[in-house]
Amino acid sequence: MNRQQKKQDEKVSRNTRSTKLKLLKAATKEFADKGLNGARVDGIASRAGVNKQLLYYYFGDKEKLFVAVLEAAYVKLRKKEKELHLEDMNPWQAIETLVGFTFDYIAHNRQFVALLNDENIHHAQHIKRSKTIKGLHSKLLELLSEVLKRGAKEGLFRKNVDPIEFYISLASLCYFFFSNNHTLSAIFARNLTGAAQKEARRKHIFEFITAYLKI
Amino acid sequence: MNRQQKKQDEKVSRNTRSTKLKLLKAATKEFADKGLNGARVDGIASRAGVNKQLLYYYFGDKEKLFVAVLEAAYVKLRKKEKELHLEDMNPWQAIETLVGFTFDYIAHNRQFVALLNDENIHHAQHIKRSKTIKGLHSKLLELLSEVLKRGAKEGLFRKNVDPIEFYISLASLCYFFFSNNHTLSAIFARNLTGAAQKEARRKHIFEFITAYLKI
DNA sequence: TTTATTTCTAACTGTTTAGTTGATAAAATA
DNA sequence: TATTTTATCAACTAAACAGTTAGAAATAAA
Repeated sequence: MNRQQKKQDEKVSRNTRSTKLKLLKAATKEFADKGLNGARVDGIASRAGVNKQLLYYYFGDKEKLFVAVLEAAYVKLRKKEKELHLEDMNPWQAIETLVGFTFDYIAHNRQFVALLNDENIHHAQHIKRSKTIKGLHSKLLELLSEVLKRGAKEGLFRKNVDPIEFYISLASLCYFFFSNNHTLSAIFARNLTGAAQKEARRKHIFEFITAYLKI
Repeated sequence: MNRQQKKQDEKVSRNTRSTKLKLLKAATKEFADKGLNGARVDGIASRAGVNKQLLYYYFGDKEKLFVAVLEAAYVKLRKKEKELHLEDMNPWQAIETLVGFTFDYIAHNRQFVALLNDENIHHAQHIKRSKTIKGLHSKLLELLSEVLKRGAKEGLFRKNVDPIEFYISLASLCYFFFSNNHTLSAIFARNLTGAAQKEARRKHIFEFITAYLKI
Protein backbone atom coordinates (compact mmCIF):
# COMPACT_ATOMS: atom_id res chain seq x y z
CA MET A 1 0.00 0.00 0.00
CA ASN A 2 1.57 3.31 -1.05
CA ARG A 3 1.08 6.69 0.57
CA GLN A 4 -1.61 7.86 -1.84
CA GLN A 5 -3.84 4.91 -1.05
CA LYS A 6 -3.36 5.44 2.66
CA LYS A 7 -4.47 9.04 2.35
CA GLN A 8 -7.64 7.96 0.66
CA ASP A 9 -8.28 5.39 3.35
CA GLU A 10 -7.73 8.08 5.99
CA LYS A 11 -6.31 5.43 8.21
CA VAL A 12 -2.79 6.79 8.25
CA SER A 13 -1.27 7.26 11.63
CA ARG A 14 1.45 9.45 10.18
CA ASN A 15 0.23 12.37 8.13
CA THR A 16 1.31 15.99 8.34
CA ARG A 17 -1.88 17.45 6.94
CA SER A 18 -4.26 15.57 9.19
CA THR A 19 -2.17 16.08 12.31
CA LYS A 20 -1.84 19.82 11.66
CA LEU A 21 -5.56 20.02 11.00
CA LYS A 22 -6.43 18.14 14.17
CA LEU A 23 -4.22 20.50 16.15
CA LEU A 24 -5.71 23.55 14.47
CA LYS A 25 -9.27 22.47 15.19
CA ALA A 26 -8.49 21.56 18.77
CA ALA A 27 -6.64 24.84 19.26
CA THR A 28 -9.52 26.83 17.80
CA LYS A 29 -11.86 25.28 20.36
CA GLU A 30 -9.48 25.71 23.27
CA PHE A 31 -8.56 29.31 22.42
CA ALA A 32 -12.18 30.28 21.76
CA ASP A 33 -13.18 28.68 25.02
CA LYS A 34 -10.47 29.97 27.31
CA GLY A 35 -8.60 32.70 25.49
CA LEU A 36 -4.91 32.73 24.65
CA ASN A 37 -3.80 32.89 28.29
CA GLY A 38 -6.39 30.48 29.62
CA ALA A 39 -5.75 27.85 26.95
CA ARG A 40 -3.46 24.98 27.90
CA VAL A 41 -0.96 23.47 25.50
CA ASP A 42 -1.61 20.07 27.08
CA GLY A 43 -5.34 20.68 26.68
CA ILE A 44 -4.96 21.37 22.97
CA ALA A 45 -2.80 18.28 22.43
CA SER A 46 -5.17 15.99 24.26
CA ARG A 47 -8.22 17.44 22.47
CA ALA A 48 -6.41 16.75 19.21
CA GLY A 49 -5.40 13.31 20.38
CA VAL A 50 -1.78 13.83 19.45
CA ASN A 51 1.45 14.15 21.36
CA LYS A 52 2.11 17.62 22.71
CA GLN A 53 5.49 17.83 21.06
CA LEU A 54 3.84 17.77 17.62
CA LEU A 55 2.36 21.15 18.42
CA TYR A 56 5.89 22.51 18.71
CA TYR A 57 7.05 20.48 15.74
CA TYR A 58 4.39 21.94 13.44
CA PHE A 59 3.64 25.37 14.87
CA GLY A 60 6.67 26.46 16.89
CA ASP A 61 4.98 27.60 20.08
CA LYS A 62 1.62 28.41 21.63
CA GLU A 63 1.48 31.96 20.34
CA LYS A 64 2.34 30.99 16.77
CA LEU A 65 -0.42 28.41 16.94
CA PHE A 66 -2.78 31.16 18.04
CA VAL A 67 -1.78 33.20 15.00
CA ALA A 68 -2.36 30.17 12.77
CA VAL A 69 -5.84 29.76 14.29
CA LEU A 70 -6.69 33.41 13.61
CA GLU A 71 -5.36 33.11 10.07
CA ALA A 72 -7.47 30.04 9.37
CA ALA A 73 -10.53 31.83 10.74
CA TYR A 74 -9.98 34.82 8.45
CA VAL A 75 -9.32 32.64 5.42
CA LYS A 76 -12.65 30.92 6.04
CA LEU A 77 -14.52 34.23 6.36
CA ARG A 78 -13.00 35.79 3.27
CA LYS A 79 -13.82 32.70 1.26
CA LYS A 80 -17.49 33.00 2.20
CA GLU A 81 -17.50 36.72 1.46
CA LYS A 82 -16.31 36.04 -2.06
CA GLU A 83 -19.34 33.89 -2.72
CA LEU A 84 -21.79 36.74 -2.11
CA HIS A 85 -21.54 38.54 -5.47
CA LEU A 86 -23.15 41.76 -4.27
CA GLU A 87 -22.12 43.39 -7.53
CA ASP A 88 -24.79 41.48 -9.44
CA MET A 89 -27.66 42.64 -7.22
CA ASN A 90 -29.84 45.71 -7.04
CA PRO A 91 -28.98 48.00 -4.10
CA TRP A 92 -31.69 46.82 -1.70
CA GLN A 93 -31.01 43.19 -2.53
CA ALA A 94 -27.31 43.73 -1.94
CA ILE A 95 -27.84 45.34 1.48
CA GLU A 96 -30.29 42.66 2.52
CA THR A 97 -27.83 39.97 1.49
CA LEU A 98 -24.93 41.65 3.28
CA VAL A 99 -26.87 42.15 6.51
CA GLY A 100 -28.20 38.60 6.46
CA PHE A 101 -24.77 37.17 5.72
CA THR A 102 -23.06 39.16 8.46
CA PHE A 103 -25.63 38.19 11.07
CA ASP A 104 -25.74 34.52 10.10
CA TYR A 105 -21.99 34.16 9.80
CA ILE A 106 -21.49 35.49 13.32
CA ALA A 107 -24.40 33.41 14.64
CA HIS A 108 -22.90 30.23 13.21
CA ASN A 109 -19.27 30.99 13.99
CA ARG A 110 -19.31 31.83 17.66
CA GLN A 111 -15.72 30.64 17.98
CA PHE A 112 -14.67 33.41 15.60
CA VAL A 113 -16.38 35.96 17.83
CA ALA A 114 -14.65 34.58 20.93
CA LEU A 115 -11.26 34.61 19.19
CA LEU A 116 -11.72 38.20 18.04
CA ASN A 117 -12.75 39.22 21.56
CA ASP A 118 -9.59 37.76 22.94
CA GLU A 119 -7.47 39.24 20.18
CA ASN A 120 -8.84 42.67 21.05
CA ILE A 121 -7.78 42.20 24.67
CA HIS A 122 -4.31 41.70 23.24
CA HIS A 123 -4.64 44.90 21.18
CA ALA A 124 -4.75 42.91 17.90
CA GLN A 125 -1.02 42.31 18.20
CA HIS A 126 -1.20 38.94 16.44
CA ILE A 127 -3.35 40.13 13.56
CA LYS A 128 -1.08 43.13 13.13
CA ARG A 129 1.91 40.81 12.82
CA SER A 130 0.24 38.40 10.40
CA LYS A 131 1.06 39.07 6.76
CA THR A 132 -1.41 36.38 5.77
CA ILE A 133 -4.36 38.19 7.33
CA LYS A 134 -3.29 41.58 6.01
CA GLY A 135 -2.89 40.05 2.57
CA LEU A 136 -6.47 38.80 2.61
CA HIS A 137 -7.88 42.29 2.24
CA SER A 138 -11.61 42.08 2.20
CA LYS A 139 -13.26 43.32 -0.95
CA LEU A 140 -16.45 43.77 1.05
CA LEU A 141 -15.77 47.42 1.75
CA GLU A 142 -15.21 48.26 -1.92
CA LEU A 143 -18.33 46.37 -2.88
CA LEU A 144 -20.36 48.07 -0.15
CA SER A 145 -19.02 51.43 -1.22
CA GLU A 146 -20.17 50.77 -4.77
CA VAL A 147 -23.60 49.56 -3.62
CA LEU A 148 -24.14 52.65 -1.44
CA LYS A 149 -23.22 54.96 -4.32
CA ARG A 150 -25.43 53.09 -6.74
CA GLY A 151 -28.35 53.19 -4.28
CA ALA A 152 -27.92 56.91 -3.74
CA LYS A 153 -27.69 57.62 -7.46
CA GLU A 154 -30.87 55.65 -8.08
CA GLY A 155 -32.63 57.70 -5.42
CA LEU A 156 -33.12 54.71 -3.14
CA PHE A 157 -30.62 55.46 -0.37
CA ARG A 158 -29.62 58.38 1.76
CA LYS A 159 -26.71 60.29 0.18
CA ASN A 160 -23.10 60.53 1.36
CA VAL A 161 -23.12 57.52 3.64
CA ASP A 162 -19.59 56.80 4.83
CA PRO A 163 -19.05 53.12 3.98
CA ILE A 164 -16.68 52.50 6.90
CA GLU A 165 -19.04 54.03 9.43
CA PHE A 166 -21.90 52.10 7.92
CA TYR A 167 -19.97 48.84 7.94
CA ILE A 168 -18.91 49.33 11.57
CA SER A 169 -22.53 49.95 12.51
CA LEU A 170 -23.66 46.84 10.71
CA ALA A 171 -20.93 44.76 12.32
CA SER A 172 -21.71 46.29 15.73
CA LEU A 173 -25.38 45.43 15.56
CA CYS A 174 -24.66 41.82 14.62
CA TYR A 175 -21.53 41.16 16.66
CA PHE A 176 -22.31 42.72 20.05
CA PHE A 177 -25.43 40.64 20.65
CA PHE A 178 -23.35 37.49 20.39
CA SER A 179 -20.07 38.65 21.90
CA ASN A 180 -21.80 40.11 24.96
CA ASN A 181 -24.68 37.68 25.14
CA HIS A 182 -23.65 36.32 28.52
CA THR A 183 -23.27 39.63 30.31
CA LEU A 184 -26.41 40.99 28.66
CA SER A 185 -28.38 37.95 29.83
CA ALA A 186 -27.02 38.37 33.36
CA ILE A 187 -27.66 42.10 33.60
CA PHE A 188 -31.13 42.02 32.05
CA ALA A 189 -31.89 38.84 34.06
CA ARG A 190 -33.26 37.43 30.83
CA ASN A 191 -32.27 34.54 28.62
CA LEU A 192 -31.04 35.90 25.31
CA THR A 193 -29.54 32.64 24.11
CA GLY A 194 -32.65 31.08 22.53
CA ALA A 195 -33.54 30.77 18.87
CA ALA A 196 -36.54 33.10 19.25
CA GLN A 197 -34.39 35.88 20.73
CA LYS A 198 -31.91 35.40 17.92
CA GLU A 199 -34.62 35.68 15.26
CA ALA A 200 -36.06 38.77 16.93
CA ARG A 201 -32.63 40.34 16.94
CA ARG A 202 -32.12 39.54 13.27
CA LYS A 203 -35.42 41.16 12.35
CA HIS A 204 -34.72 44.24 14.45
CA ILE A 205 -31.35 44.76 12.78
CA PHE A 206 -32.95 44.70 9.33
CA GLU A 207 -35.47 47.33 10.43
CA PHE A 208 -32.76 49.45 11.99
CA ILE A 209 -30.52 49.46 8.95
CA THR A 210 -33.32 49.89 6.48
CA ALA A 211 -34.61 52.92 8.39
CA TYR A 212 -31.19 54.54 8.19
CA LEU A 213 -30.63 53.95 4.49
CA LYS A 214 -34.00 54.71 3.01
CA ILE A 215 -34.85 58.25 2.09
CA MET B 1 -1.65 61.61 67.27
CA ASN B 2 -4.82 59.55 67.17
CA ARG B 3 -6.22 57.55 64.25
CA GLN B 4 -8.64 60.24 63.12
CA GLN B 5 -5.87 62.78 62.68
CA LYS B 6 -3.77 60.31 60.78
CA LYS B 7 -6.62 59.65 58.38
CA GLN B 8 -6.90 63.35 57.69
CA ASP B 9 -3.19 63.63 57.08
CA GLU B 10 -3.40 60.72 54.64
CA LYS B 11 0.04 59.72 55.71
CA VAL B 12 -1.04 56.52 57.37
CA SER B 13 0.88 53.45 56.41
CA ARG B 14 -1.80 51.23 57.95
CA ASN B 15 -5.30 51.83 56.69
CA THR B 16 -7.79 49.28 55.49
CA ARG B 17 -9.72 51.62 53.23
CA SER B 18 -6.74 53.05 51.41
CA THR B 19 -4.98 49.71 51.01
CA LYS B 20 -8.12 48.06 49.64
CA LEU B 21 -8.63 51.00 47.30
CA LYS B 22 -5.03 50.87 46.08
CA LEU B 23 -5.40 47.16 45.38
CA LEU B 24 -8.73 47.67 43.63
CA LYS B 25 -7.36 50.38 41.36
CA ALA B 26 -4.24 48.40 40.57
CA ALA B 27 -6.29 45.26 39.90
CA THR B 28 -8.66 47.17 37.63
CA LYS B 29 -5.71 48.26 35.51
CA GLU B 30 -4.05 44.85 35.48
CA PHE B 31 -7.26 42.93 34.69
CA ALA B 32 -8.32 45.41 32.02
CA ASP B 33 -4.86 45.21 30.49
CA LYS B 34 -4.27 41.47 30.58
CA GLY B 35 -7.56 39.79 31.41
CA LEU B 36 -8.25 37.55 34.37
CA ASN B 37 -5.87 34.82 33.22
CA GLY B 38 -3.15 37.14 31.98
CA ALA B 39 -3.13 39.28 35.12
CA ARG B 40 -0.47 38.48 37.71
CA VAL B 41 -1.10 38.63 41.43
CA ASP B 42 2.44 39.88 41.93
CA GLY B 43 1.83 42.48 39.23
CA ILE B 44 -1.25 43.80 41.00
CA ALA B 45 0.51 43.96 44.36
CA SER B 46 3.50 45.80 42.97
CA ARG B 47 1.30 48.23 41.01
CA ALA B 48 -0.53 48.93 44.24
CA GLY B 49 2.73 49.23 46.14
CA VAL B 50 1.60 46.85 48.85
CA ASN B 51 2.63 43.41 49.98
CA LYS B 52 1.10 40.61 47.98
CA GLN B 53 -0.33 38.90 51.02
CA LEU B 54 -2.64 41.87 51.65
CA LEU B 55 -4.46 40.94 48.47
CA TYR B 56 -5.33 37.62 50.08
CA TYR B 57 -5.98 39.27 53.43
CA TYR B 58 -8.54 41.68 52.00
CA PHE B 59 -9.99 39.86 48.99
CA GLY B 60 -9.45 36.14 49.52
CA ASP B 61 -8.00 35.21 46.16
CA LYS B 62 -7.41 36.43 42.63
CA GLU B 63 -10.86 35.55 41.37
CA LYS B 64 -12.67 37.21 44.27
CA LEU B 65 -10.62 40.31 43.59
CA PHE B 66 -11.77 40.16 39.98
CA VAL B 67 -15.38 40.04 41.16
CA ALA B 68 -14.73 43.03 43.44
CA VAL B 69 -13.30 44.93 40.47
CA LEU B 70 -16.38 44.18 38.36
CA GLU B 71 -18.65 45.19 41.20
CA ALA B 72 -16.88 48.50 41.67
CA ALA B 73 -17.13 49.14 37.93
CA TYR B 74 -20.89 48.53 37.94
CA VAL B 75 -21.44 50.64 41.05
CA LYS B 76 -19.69 53.52 39.29
CA LEU B 77 -21.80 53.13 36.14
CA ARG B 78 -25.12 52.89 37.97
CA LYS B 79 -24.27 55.97 39.99
CA LYS B 80 -23.74 57.99 36.80
CA GLU B 81 -26.93 56.61 35.27
CA LYS B 82 -28.94 57.88 38.22
CA GLU B 83 -27.78 61.41 37.54
CA LEU B 84 -29.32 61.49 34.08
CA HIS B 85 -32.97 62.20 35.03
CA LEU B 86 -34.41 61.21 31.65
CA GLU B 87 -37.88 61.37 33.18
CA ASP B 88 -37.78 65.17 33.26
CA MET B 89 -36.98 65.55 29.55
CA ASN B 90 -39.03 65.56 26.38
CA PRO B 91 -38.64 62.37 24.32
CA TRP B 92 -36.05 63.64 21.83
CA GLN B 93 -34.05 65.29 24.57
CA ALA B 94 -34.11 62.08 26.58
CA ILE B 95 -32.89 59.96 23.66
CA GLU B 96 -30.17 62.44 22.81
CA THR B 97 -29.02 62.47 26.41
CA LEU B 98 -29.05 58.68 26.67
CA VAL B 99 -27.11 58.19 23.44
CA GLY B 100 -24.55 60.84 24.34
CA PHE B 101 -24.14 59.45 27.84
CA THR B 102 -23.69 55.87 26.62
CA PHE B 103 -21.11 56.84 24.02
CA ASP B 104 -19.15 59.15 26.30
CA TYR B 105 -19.20 56.77 29.24
CA ILE B 106 -17.71 53.99 27.14
CA ALA B 107 -15.24 56.37 25.51
CA HIS B 108 -13.96 57.53 28.89
CA ASN B 109 -14.05 54.17 30.65
CA ARG B 110 -12.10 51.92 28.34
CA GLN B 111 -11.12 49.73 31.27
CA PHE B 112 -14.78 48.89 31.78
CA VAL B 113 -15.03 47.77 28.17
CA ALA B 114 -11.95 45.59 28.52
CA LEU B 115 -13.25 44.03 31.74
CA LEU B 116 -16.62 43.27 30.16
CA ASN B 117 -14.89 41.73 27.15
CA ASP B 118 -12.94 39.43 29.40
CA GLU B 119 -15.97 38.62 31.51
CA ASN B 120 -17.79 37.55 28.36
CA ILE B 121 -14.96 35.17 27.52
CA HIS B 122 -15.69 33.64 30.91
CA HIS B 123 -19.41 33.42 30.09
CA ALA B 124 -20.25 36.11 32.66
CA GLN B 125 -19.71 33.57 35.41
CA HIS B 126 -18.50 36.18 37.90
CA ILE B 127 -21.31 38.64 37.26
CA LYS B 128 -23.83 35.83 37.53
CA ARG B 129 -22.46 34.92 40.94
CA SER B 130 -22.34 38.50 42.23
CA LYS B 131 -25.38 39.45 44.30
CA THR B 132 -24.05 43.00 44.46
CA ILE B 133 -24.21 43.47 40.71
CA LYS B 134 -27.60 41.79 40.38
CA GLY B 135 -28.88 43.99 43.17
CA LEU B 136 -27.86 47.13 41.30
CA HIS B 137 -30.59 46.69 38.70
CA SER B 138 -30.40 49.50 36.25
CA LYS B 139 -33.45 51.69 36.05
CA LEU B 140 -32.31 52.73 32.60
CA LEU B 141 -34.46 50.17 30.86
CA GLU B 142 -37.63 51.24 32.66
CA LEU B 143 -36.87 54.88 31.94
CA LEU B 144 -36.14 54.12 28.30
CA SER B 145 -39.34 52.14 28.05
CA GLU B 146 -41.31 55.09 29.38
CA VAL B 147 -39.55 57.53 27.02
CA LEU B 148 -40.24 55.35 23.99
CA LYS B 149 -43.93 55.07 24.88
CA ARG B 150 -44.21 58.78 25.51
CA GLY B 151 -42.51 59.55 22.21
CA ALA B 152 -44.82 57.21 20.33
CA LYS B 153 -47.92 58.64 22.00
CA GLU B 154 -46.87 62.17 21.10
CA GLY B 155 -46.46 61.08 17.49
CA LEU B 156 -42.70 61.70 17.53
CA PHE B 157 -41.35 58.14 17.49
CA ARG B 158 -41.98 54.93 15.62
CA LYS B 159 -44.52 52.76 17.45
CA ASN B 160 -43.96 49.44 19.24
CA VAL B 161 -40.23 49.71 19.62
CA ASP B 162 -38.96 46.91 21.85
CA PRO B 163 -36.93 48.69 24.54
CA ILE B 164 -34.51 45.79 25.04
CA GLU B 165 -33.78 45.47 21.32
CA PHE B 166 -33.38 49.21 21.09
CA TYR B 167 -31.08 49.35 24.08
CA ILE B 168 -28.94 46.49 22.74
CA SER B 169 -28.64 48.33 19.43
CA LEU B 170 -27.63 51.53 21.14
CA ALA B 171 -25.08 49.72 23.29
CA SER B 172 -23.79 47.81 20.25
CA LEU B 173 -23.21 50.95 18.22
CA CYS B 174 -21.29 52.61 21.04
CA TYR B 175 -19.47 49.63 22.50
CA PHE B 176 -18.21 47.74 19.46
CA PHE B 177 -16.22 50.65 18.06
CA PHE B 178 -14.19 50.78 21.25
CA SER B 179 -14.04 47.10 22.17
CA ASN B 180 -12.93 46.09 18.66
CA ASN B 181 -10.98 49.21 17.81
CA HIS B 182 -7.68 47.37 17.52
CA THR B 183 -8.83 44.62 15.18
CA LEU B 184 -10.89 47.08 13.13
CA SER B 185 -7.84 49.32 12.71
CA ALA B 186 -5.73 46.34 11.68
CA ILE B 187 -8.25 44.91 9.21
CA PHE B 188 -9.16 48.23 7.61
CA ALA B 189 -5.47 49.24 7.70
CA ARG B 190 -6.67 52.54 9.08
CA ASN B 191 -6.16 54.35 12.35
CA LEU B 192 -9.46 54.53 14.21
CA THR B 193 -7.95 55.61 17.51
CA GLY B 194 -7.87 59.36 16.95
CA ALA B 195 -10.17 62.02 18.35
CA ALA B 196 -11.51 62.89 14.88
CA GLN B 197 -12.53 59.30 14.22
CA LYS B 198 -14.21 59.17 17.60
CA GLU B 199 -16.18 62.34 16.92
CA ALA B 200 -17.23 61.07 13.49
CA ARG B 201 -18.41 57.86 15.08
CA ARG B 202 -20.41 59.75 17.69
CA LYS B 203 -22.13 61.82 15.03
CA HIS B 204 -22.90 58.79 12.89
CA ILE B 205 -24.51 56.97 15.82
CA PHE B 206 -26.82 59.92 16.47
CA GLU B 207 -27.89 59.92 12.82
CA PHE B 208 -28.40 56.19 12.82
CA ILE B 209 -30.57 56.11 15.92
CA THR B 210 -32.54 59.19 14.99
CA ALA B 211 -33.36 57.70 11.59
CA TYR B 212 -34.73 54.58 13.25
CA LEU B 213 -36.91 56.35 15.81
CA LYS B 214 -38.39 59.16 13.80
CA ILE B 215 -41.55 58.58 11.85
C1' DT C 1 0.21 49.69 81.15
C1' DT C 2 -0.88 45.29 79.70
C1' DT C 3 -3.44 42.51 76.45
C1' DA C 4 -5.86 41.68 72.24
C1' DT C 5 -6.69 42.76 67.63
C1' DT C 6 -5.66 44.49 63.20
C1' DT C 7 -2.56 45.49 59.51
C1' DC C 8 1.48 44.39 57.29
C1' DT C 9 6.02 41.92 55.77
C1' DA C 10 9.52 38.55 54.00
C1' DA C 11 10.40 34.17 52.86
C1' DC C 12 8.67 29.90 51.53
C1' DT C 13 6.02 26.01 49.02
C1' DG C 14 3.73 23.02 45.91
C1' DT C 15 1.80 22.95 41.54
C1' DT C 16 1.06 24.10 37.02
C1' DT C 17 2.84 25.06 32.67
C1' DA C 18 5.31 26.09 28.30
C1' DG C 19 8.76 24.27 26.16
C1' DT C 20 12.93 20.55 25.47
C1' DT C 21 15.43 16.29 24.89
C1' DG C 22 16.69 12.18 22.99
C1' DA C 23 15.19 8.14 21.20
C1' DT C 24 12.19 5.37 18.03
C1' DA C 25 9.33 4.00 14.24
C1' DA C 26 7.54 4.73 9.72
C1' DA C 27 8.09 6.25 5.12
C1' DA C 28 10.70 7.95 1.26
C1' DT C 29 14.75 7.77 -1.39
C1' DA C 30 18.87 5.97 -3.32
C1' DT D 1 18.13 -3.44 0.58
C1' DA D 2 20.45 0.32 2.93
C1' DT D 3 20.18 5.06 4.05
C1' DT D 4 18.10 9.30 4.86
C1' DT D 5 14.25 12.03 6.09
C1' DT D 6 9.94 12.76 8.39
C1' DA D 7 6.66 12.05 12.03
C1' DT D 8 5.78 10.58 16.64
C1' DC D 9 6.33 9.61 21.57
C1' DA D 10 7.42 9.50 26.76
C1' DA D 11 9.87 11.59 30.08
C1' DC D 12 12.11 15.57 31.65
C1' DT D 13 13.16 20.59 33.05
C1' DA D 14 13.20 25.19 34.45
C1' DA D 15 10.48 28.94 35.37
C1' DA D 16 6.38 31.16 36.66
C1' DC D 17 2.78 31.48 39.64
C1' DA D 18 -1.09 31.43 43.10
C1' DG D 19 -1.43 30.87 47.49
C1' DT D 20 0.68 30.00 52.64
C1' DT D 21 3.20 30.56 56.92
C1' DA D 22 4.90 32.54 60.83
C1' DG D 23 5.73 36.35 62.97
C1' DA D 24 6.47 41.62 63.58
C1' DA D 25 4.72 46.17 64.20
C1' DA D 26 1.08 49.33 64.87
C1' DT D 27 -3.27 50.32 66.95
C1' DA D 28 -7.19 49.69 69.98
C1' DA D 29 -9.26 47.87 74.09
C1' DA D 30 -9.17 46.54 78.86
